[in-house]
Amino acid sequence: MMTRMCSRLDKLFAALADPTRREILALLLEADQAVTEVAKPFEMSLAAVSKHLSILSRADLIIQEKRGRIKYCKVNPDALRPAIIWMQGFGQFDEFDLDSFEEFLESKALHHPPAH
Amino acid sequence: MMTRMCSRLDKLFAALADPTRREILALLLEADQAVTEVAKPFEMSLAAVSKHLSILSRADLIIQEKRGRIKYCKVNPDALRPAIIWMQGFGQFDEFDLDSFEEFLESKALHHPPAH
DNA sequence: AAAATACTTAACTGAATGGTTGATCTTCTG
DNA sequence: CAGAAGATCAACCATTCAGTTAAGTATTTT
Repeated sequence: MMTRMCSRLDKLFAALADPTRREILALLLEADQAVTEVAKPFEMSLAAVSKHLSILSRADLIIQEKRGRIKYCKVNPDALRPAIIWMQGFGQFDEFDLDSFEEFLESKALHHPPAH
Repeated sequence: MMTRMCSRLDKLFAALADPTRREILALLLEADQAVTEVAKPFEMSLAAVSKHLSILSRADLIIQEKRGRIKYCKVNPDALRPAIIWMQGFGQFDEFDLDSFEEFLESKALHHPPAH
């Protein structure tokens, strides 16, 4: 009955826990892709991949943008931040260079501008 | 029938995806603790917490050592390394200071020596 | 308008998860 | 030795999850 609460970190780590989804992320890091395109290299159905994508999307790991009938997917470079912050707490090490991380984020933000 | 294959990263991220388990890790970062002790602050049964602990253990996030009838649990400081490495790949940023991380690992290794 | 393309939704299946209670095993203590 | 304490195991239950196929919704093309 009682529908389960699910925090941001829950969704983030859960999304990362599936090998297919990590592979999808790796693909999307190479280049933005449409759903069908993402699905190509996988042996499962398009519907299955579409579900994985919406899980990644709800975890904020990717951003999907629909243009016409095509839905483009791209990595959200900000996505890992909450995980990294949590992991810093884990280690009590604050050696993660946030400045360089910021730089990376900016470079990512300008990368692969959505194709028109 | 076909039991699911499950990689190291799968287990690691899956273990981190549960809020109870993250809380347990936070507790264990403060100090090593016996199973019953870990279970105290939680509203669930001891058996449930025991299961969480064995999931953390199989994910290599904690190390359990039995002395007599008491099983002590402590954080495995090395645990997050595979995740960090994967995340570096994600970001293509290599700003994570591995040297400092090593230092941390060493300091952790000497911390909270198991009580005799 | 009809057909093809891109994708999602719905309904279903089998397996995994997170929790329960009660029994069991081992070890310590009176 | 008897019993209490520490922890796990076994069986069970409800929910979630990853996948399937089939149908449905937009949008584009011809």
